[in-house]
Amino acid sequence: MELPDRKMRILKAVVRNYLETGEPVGSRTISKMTDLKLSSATIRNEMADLEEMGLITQPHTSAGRIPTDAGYRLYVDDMLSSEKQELQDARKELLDMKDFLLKKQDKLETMLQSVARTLAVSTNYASMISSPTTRSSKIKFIQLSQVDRHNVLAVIVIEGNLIRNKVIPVEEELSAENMLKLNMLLNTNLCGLAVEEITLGLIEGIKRNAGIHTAIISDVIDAAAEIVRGEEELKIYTSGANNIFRYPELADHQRASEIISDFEEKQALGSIVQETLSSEGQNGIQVYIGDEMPVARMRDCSVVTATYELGEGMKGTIGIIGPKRMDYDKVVGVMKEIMNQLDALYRPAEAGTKDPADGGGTGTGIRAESGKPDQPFTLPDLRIPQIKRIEIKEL
Amino acid sequence: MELPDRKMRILKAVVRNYLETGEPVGSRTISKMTDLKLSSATIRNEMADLEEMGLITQPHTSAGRIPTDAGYRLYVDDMLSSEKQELQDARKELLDMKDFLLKKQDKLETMLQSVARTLAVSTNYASMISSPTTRSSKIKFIQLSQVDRHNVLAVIVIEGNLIRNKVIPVEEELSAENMLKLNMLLNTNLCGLAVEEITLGLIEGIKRNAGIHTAIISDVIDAAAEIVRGEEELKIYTSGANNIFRYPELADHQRASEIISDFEEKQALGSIVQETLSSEGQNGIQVYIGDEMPVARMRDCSVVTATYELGEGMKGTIGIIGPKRMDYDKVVGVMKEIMNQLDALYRPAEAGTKDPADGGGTGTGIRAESGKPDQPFTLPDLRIPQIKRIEIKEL
DNA sequence: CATTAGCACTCTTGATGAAAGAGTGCTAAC
DNA sequence: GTTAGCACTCTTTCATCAAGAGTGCTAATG
Repeated sequence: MELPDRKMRILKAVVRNYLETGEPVGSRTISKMTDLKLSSATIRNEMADLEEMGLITQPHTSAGRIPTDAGYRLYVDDMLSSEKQELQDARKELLDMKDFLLKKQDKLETMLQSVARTLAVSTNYASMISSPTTRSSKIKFIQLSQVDRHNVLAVIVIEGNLIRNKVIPVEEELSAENMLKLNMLLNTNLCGLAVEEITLGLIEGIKRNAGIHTAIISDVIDAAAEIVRGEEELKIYTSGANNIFRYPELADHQRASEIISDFEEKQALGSIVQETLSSEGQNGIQVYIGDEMPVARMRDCSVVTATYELGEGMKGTIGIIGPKRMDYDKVVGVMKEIMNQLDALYRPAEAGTKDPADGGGTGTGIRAESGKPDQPFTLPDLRIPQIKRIEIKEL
Repeated sequence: MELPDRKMRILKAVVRNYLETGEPVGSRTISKMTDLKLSSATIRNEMADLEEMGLITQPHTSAGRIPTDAGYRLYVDDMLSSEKQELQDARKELLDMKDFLLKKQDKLETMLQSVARTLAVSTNYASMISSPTTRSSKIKFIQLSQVDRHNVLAVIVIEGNLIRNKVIPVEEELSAENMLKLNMLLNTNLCGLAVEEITLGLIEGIKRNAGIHTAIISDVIDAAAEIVRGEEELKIYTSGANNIFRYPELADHQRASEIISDFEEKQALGSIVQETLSSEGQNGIQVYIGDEMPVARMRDCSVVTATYELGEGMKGTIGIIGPKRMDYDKVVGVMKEIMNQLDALYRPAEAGTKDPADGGGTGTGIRAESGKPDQPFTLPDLRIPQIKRIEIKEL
């Protein structure tokens, strides 16, 4: 949609003023705040045109105008296409949070929660962040071990030192010999593969390759494969849901209750995440306004989302949810800054520093080992061949 | 506080009526609803007495009366001390949820979330549940393994098949020999001990016992010990926060925002959990009314908490948060029923059933292996001595 | 002496209406 | 094309008023 310059400037003025005040904005206000020297009457004529075009509307006769979804959309598109000066300001504003954010969290979970909080605090909107996908991450290491007679522990380490584990119940104890074979079998066949490459067919192949073919071994292999494939669980962390009370248009019982509920259940947010991941936006940032929202119950809101990447294809989504009259400029600025920081945080900046790159809890570390490339599983590196050297009697 | 029977009945009538309606209740209403045949004038006199005692109060002259915190307290104490008929009803009401709840979740995390939701749905209040403590649980199994040159993976299995893990960064690769020694060292020294028994002194002792004493090994042992000791992280799951909008006295912006915020941050809830765990209440159930709340910002609420136990000393807390005019009878009933079900769920009812007693995510299964007692670590059972039998060349 | 009927009094709630204010659309003038 | 002026509309605010609910007190009653 192309708009004459003057109309565009008036539209922007209406939007910007409404973003600030939340009140319908009248012609007199616009006449005073813009630098084009026009009287309120002229503005009124232009506004009548804009209303006819469906860009602004008035809640009732003789109230000021407020932007429609289409009006917001035009405003946002214009903003996104011209990298603005204001963005710089927003970034500076966030700089203070840097220390807060930059503290390396030893758990991915904690880190994500911290990012969510930072977003919420620095924007005064509700925020969310999804855990990164691991579908395209490669498997580094698999280990099965007998915990007790009836349980086998399977641990799988993925690129980025994410850990997945599971206790697999078994009918009878596996012999140590079979256990070793299983370990080697799984490591040689699966290490170096991406999670998404583990198919049912592949698993069947491995089962056939297993020299001894008991039902138990089959079970264990299935379970192990399931950890890798099936565990692709989307976790979503949220913060600042209470910020919706700052915006009267969202704060009535009905709406507030629905939004809070969506935030608690997190399921609705999941569909926003999916939507975002599946479609790349401008500058990596996407804006859903009102009816464009994937979630019906949030039609009174806008969402700004972005896809972050922790290297090695671990992608996730961050999002800001607020009223339609959201400060889009600021939010987009903050968003970009956060993404920069996430990037810097992950990149092995100072190689050789020793920091706990662990993961308890969800079992997840956020730093890969610094710099040096993982080498996929090769026999000589694993401990099994070297076992020869051990004399058990010593113990 | 001892109260003449008639006054007590009037107090109860006031409380009960106010719980239902949320409106101040007048003398005429009481006169009609109680079975003691008294005119409103008499009730008025009695109510004036009750007010003087500080059990009820009136919002303004010429409004009805509402209970004070002390009034609620008397009511609740009376209810808790006499096991009531109504409780039975509440339990029956919950029976429908049974199917929903009884589905064995393969993850502790999912199960806890499900319990929280059940509580919230069946009571129409906000609910929370804390993850069980593992302080007194015993360690079953420890395993260190070299993931790649610069990372050692430590996995620890605790009673109930809870799994803790961490990737420990190391300066240089450990020899397979040292790795084996470390494994045996840790297993022989720590298996069978309760988490809370792992002291700093014990760790120092183990370090001294390690034949080879390099800095790396010391680091690894420290890290392993830290997983066990330090990871005692209280996780809290919540549900139904939006239920507060059902109760006008909590639903104004100020209060709602605070409560929602507390529910999201979960920190405040943590102090309620601590408070509950440290003091056993009547029937295992505790009620905090208004000012009795450990959390200042929730002074307008009441909380009913209970301590659940998943066997083997894994204790946690469930809680219902609602307005002071909460349906205490129902809540206490539901609470007891949930506790029964949790108990039944954990108890190995049908031994021999094969169900996934796993844990991904937080790495946590909720069923111990069925029936048969764990045997703490013994050398012959572990795979290490048996390795002799393997011919590596075969591979 | 406990209970009750009656009554004046207080306070909230809801409805009504008037006045003020903000903003528009339209017309006519520049 | 722009602007001043004006009538009109609609919301918001405030005061007033009547109705209703509930109380406390007093006096009457069994």
